[in-house]
Amino acid sequence: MQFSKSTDYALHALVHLGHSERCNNVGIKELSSALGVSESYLSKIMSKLRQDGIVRAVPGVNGGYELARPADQISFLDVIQVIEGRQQLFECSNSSSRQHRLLAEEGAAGRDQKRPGKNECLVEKVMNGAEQHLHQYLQEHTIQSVLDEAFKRCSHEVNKK
Amino acid sequence: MQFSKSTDYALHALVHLGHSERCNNVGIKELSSALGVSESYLSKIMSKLRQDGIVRAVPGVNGGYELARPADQISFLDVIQVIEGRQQLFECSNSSSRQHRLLAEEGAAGRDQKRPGKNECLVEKVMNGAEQHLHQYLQEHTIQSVLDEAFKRCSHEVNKK
DNA sequence: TTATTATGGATACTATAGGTCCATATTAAT
DNA sequence: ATTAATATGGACCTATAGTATCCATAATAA
Repeated sequence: MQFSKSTDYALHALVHLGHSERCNNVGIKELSSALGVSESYLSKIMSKLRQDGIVRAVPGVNGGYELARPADQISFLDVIQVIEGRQQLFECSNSSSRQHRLLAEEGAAGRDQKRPGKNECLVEKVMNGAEQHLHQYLQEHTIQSVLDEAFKRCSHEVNKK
Repeated sequence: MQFSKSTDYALHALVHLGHSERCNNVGIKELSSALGVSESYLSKIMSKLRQDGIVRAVPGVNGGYELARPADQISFLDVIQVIEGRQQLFECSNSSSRQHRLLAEEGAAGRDQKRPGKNECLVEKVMNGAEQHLHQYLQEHTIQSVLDEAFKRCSHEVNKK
């Protein structure tokens, strides 16, 4: 299991856009040369990001891309979910198997607090818990937080001299 | 990005083995019928688990599988790493791109505390942090913890009656 | 009007997941 | 020792997703 290269490209592209904020739009040429990816492939990815409202795009001369909202409102989770999709990280394949049903039977504890019909297998339960933790972390980290960190490094560098 | 079905099968199989602990070995027939997976495919998975020392296997009449160590010493992380591999969840694809090098330059702060040559891109850094969180969670949850939870549910059920 | 740029469709290649089948080796029971 | 049961590993197949390219089209600014 791995994140796709597209996610890598998307994240790096957004950091680049965030960095060039006050300038005009950034064209696919500049982006692709900065990231070292082909224009054709990267444009597919940018298109996805646009469809999901992460970036804006204008065609024509001097066109290009820009962030659709402030960089501190674009979380890693947002980006990942656009590129990788919003499916669960883990799903039990055969919910009708003996083993699954055994682990999914709602005990008394569950029946009191949770809505009926949930019927979550105990293996799923652990995995979904893991996913929630992951999501929380990824939501707390934004494009802006990368920019901040980069700036911090840079200014330390200057102080040394 | 999703966990593979094999991971699902492996986890459910191990829970089954943990549950049948005091009995003898559990054959692939019983396992596959309990999980609703073909014997041929499941045996591949069990073979992997054996190679990594998660289960023991004995061939021959009345042979089968059993846990190689106590269920509380088999974490979800152990199982997942056997099945999914131990590669990083995220890797920057072109470490030579302008964008990557910009985010990888080690500032003064980094140079003091960390070993040189690490040169971790700031995007990678966030993603690796996410992975570590995920791993920690998955390491804290074991096959035994699923068995415990199942037992809890069951005993509550009994009390009700 | 023209040059530039993004968009979307079609296509192709590759790797991996998911799955089957069979020959072989190992073991317990007879 | 023989036999039946069981796990193992190799070969093979298929479907799908990821990666990538190319081209025709639409939209925009100069």
